[in-house]
Amino acid sequence: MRARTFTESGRRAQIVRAAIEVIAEAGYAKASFSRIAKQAGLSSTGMISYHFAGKDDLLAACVAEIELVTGAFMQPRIDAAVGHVAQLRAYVEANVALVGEHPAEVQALIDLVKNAGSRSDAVNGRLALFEEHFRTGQAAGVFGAFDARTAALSLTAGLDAVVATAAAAVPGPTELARVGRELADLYVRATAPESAGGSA
Amino acid sequence: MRARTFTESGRRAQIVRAAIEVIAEAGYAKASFSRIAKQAGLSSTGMISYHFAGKDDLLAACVAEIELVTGAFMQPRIDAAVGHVAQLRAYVEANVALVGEHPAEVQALIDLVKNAGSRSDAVNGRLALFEEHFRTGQAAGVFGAFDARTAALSLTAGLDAVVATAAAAVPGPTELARVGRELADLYVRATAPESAGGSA
Amino acid sequence: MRARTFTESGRRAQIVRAAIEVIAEAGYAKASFSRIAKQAGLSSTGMISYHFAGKDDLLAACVAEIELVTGAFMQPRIDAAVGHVAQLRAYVEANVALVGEHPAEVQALIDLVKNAGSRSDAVNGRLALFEEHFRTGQAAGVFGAFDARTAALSLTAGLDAVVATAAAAVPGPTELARVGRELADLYVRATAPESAGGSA
Amino acid sequence: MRARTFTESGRRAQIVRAAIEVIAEAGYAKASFSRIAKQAGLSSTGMISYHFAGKDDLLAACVAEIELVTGAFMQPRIDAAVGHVAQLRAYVEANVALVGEHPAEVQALIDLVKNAGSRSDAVNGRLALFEEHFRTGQAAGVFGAFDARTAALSLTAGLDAVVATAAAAVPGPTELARVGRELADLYVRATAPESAGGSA
DNA sequence: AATGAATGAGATTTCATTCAT
DNA sequence: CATGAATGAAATCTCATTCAT
Repeated sequence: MRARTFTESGRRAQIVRAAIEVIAEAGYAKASFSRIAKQAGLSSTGMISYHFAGKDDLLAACVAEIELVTGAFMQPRIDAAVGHVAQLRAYVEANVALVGEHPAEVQALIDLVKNAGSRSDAVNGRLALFEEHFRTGQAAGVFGAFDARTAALSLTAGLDAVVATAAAAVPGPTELARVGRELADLYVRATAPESAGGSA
Repeated sequence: MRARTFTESGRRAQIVRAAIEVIAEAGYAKASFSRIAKQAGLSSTGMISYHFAGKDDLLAACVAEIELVTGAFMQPRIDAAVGHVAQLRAYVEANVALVGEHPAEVQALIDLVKNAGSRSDAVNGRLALFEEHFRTGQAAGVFGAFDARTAALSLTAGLDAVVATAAAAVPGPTELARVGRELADLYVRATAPESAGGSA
Repeated sequence: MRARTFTESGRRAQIVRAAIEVIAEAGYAKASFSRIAKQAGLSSTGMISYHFAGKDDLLAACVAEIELVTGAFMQPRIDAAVGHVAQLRAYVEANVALVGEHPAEVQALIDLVKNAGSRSDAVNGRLALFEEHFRTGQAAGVFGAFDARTAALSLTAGLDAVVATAAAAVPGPTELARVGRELADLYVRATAPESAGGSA
Repeated sequence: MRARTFTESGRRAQIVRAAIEVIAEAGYAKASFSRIAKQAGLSSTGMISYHFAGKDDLLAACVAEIELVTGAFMQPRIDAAVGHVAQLRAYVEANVALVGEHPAEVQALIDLVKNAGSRSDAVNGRLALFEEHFRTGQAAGVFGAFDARTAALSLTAGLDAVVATAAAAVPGPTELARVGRELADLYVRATAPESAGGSA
């Protein structure tokens, strides 16, 4: 009769947190129920099966939880930017900066995304977001005439790679900011319209 | 009379081929000795252990075999290009075009690289190659002043993503060529020097 | 309400018992998880891995269990004897008599000890015990001037051999007692001081 | 048409030698055909199966070979002794001294004997030899009235243990001789007839 | 809600042996 | 004689999941 809270009883949240930690530390492949149960301080894996329909369910919950955390960090920064180009830059820089705040979540998410492949809503969602962003920017004339889908695919994957490398050995905030700026510059150049007096 | 090449001895090559097919179809995680043996028409997994020192050995042989095949396709195209920019374009276009010729090898290699992570020589080799290419191009004045390492990391990962997506559902040769050109354009723009009459 | 003892939890004890039986019947080399699981009436070997960290863990538990059982039989008999010589005799006779009570445990223990070699605490413990017993007895003048270490090594091994042979085809209690007495006599003579009016 | 030599073609001898080395170094349990073939410089285990009917056959050949070598060392020393007591002493001392000459053979033989158990002719042969020696000595009045079988069993096993320990870490010849003398003393005392002015 | 025991499948690896060449 | 490939069984161990309590 009682309403379920979001993570349903605290145990769910505890397990999700443990799973994220294990994935971040040991990688997706080693993230067995045994390891997660141990990390969560549970004496049996049965508890996990009790709370989650299966492994996919648990992993989906992990993705959702991570997106909640990372969204809270990134969204304000993106929203603060005005214009398509500035938003692209803000997204990239925020994502790189995120590594300094939540390295475990970032590393886990990227590992999850890598192994979930194209089945994941998270992947496809972000991909569609970028594609749409590029298209509307092109319509507004602030982006060049490139293929929006190919660019979205390539640039999000490149972003992930840079972020994953940074998360594996977190550099100081200054270096992190520099890398974010560099990458954003790269992407802004890649997507810029042909400059009026541009090189032939 | 002819000397034995690396993966020869018949069975070894057959097993490597089977492993590549399995990885391409079912993914790295599902590529167990059982599956590979079945794909190769072997009656037991013992045969695989007989020919390879262990799973790592087999996977290394797969990478070597794939690099042989892909190198034979890509290298001439890259060598034919003159100048740093043209070679970057040639590399990207050749890599995308490769999907039409060897989709299974491409898909398998990307999966292998993803799961081998930064331990792989193949990954690090290509990364170093790109980084060096960018640096010498910058010295020659044909690339901009971006961070070579970040760019190499991001662009190779982006290339992999585009290629993997194409390999998952191989499009026709025309479409493939178009995607290759688009991606190469993107990368050429991203790495171009500030144009004389550049954007404000 | 009662605290758990070492091998308790029901299944653990059952598996240990089954392992002891298998080792006694088929020998250490044939004591695979499969055989033990079958003997214990388990449907899979996974259950054994669930209860024990590995084969070494299971075997250690077997040794501990056997030492518990045999200690309960032998210790009172040894403690009842007064003096170094009488205690040596008591140890030997009790060990041989033990065969009549717990043939499987005795046979299993000896096989375990043989294959564990000098790594086993059980072996080294008994060896040190004998050696120390000989030394203090020599200081008290009730044993001769022999090398305590060599004697301990030789006599414990000899005892094991007699016990193992007896356990392989358990004789009646009378015969068993006779063998025990014979062996104790042998050892008492071997360790006796040079008799005053001894033979030349 | 040509008569077979003892070891039939040299290969047999080579394999037997390799097997003895492996058993001495790695132990009976680890002495697989693979390891033996590698030790012998053979490229395949098939060769072993070709020359020997099975594993038992190979092991039996090892025992025979070792007994040949050790017999050549021990037999003259035993034969040189006169009388039952002196021969017992000579056997023990020769066996311990043998460790200094052929440590690998000694260690391998003991491991073989341990694992062959009571099926082995070598074991039973030596046991019968000792038993018979004790009986005839008792008839001659130079040994006491102990149970010949129990004594034979115990003393041969004790001898093996001392020898095995010495073989595991071969001491210098002086120490080896001392241990041999000590052990022989122990056995001579154990088997001596009740002295005229016997124990108090 | 929670526990811990149980299951059955599947993983890699090693083994002794056989067979065609 | 010799090789190297092939086999099938068996080994230990881990996995996700289910179930009775």
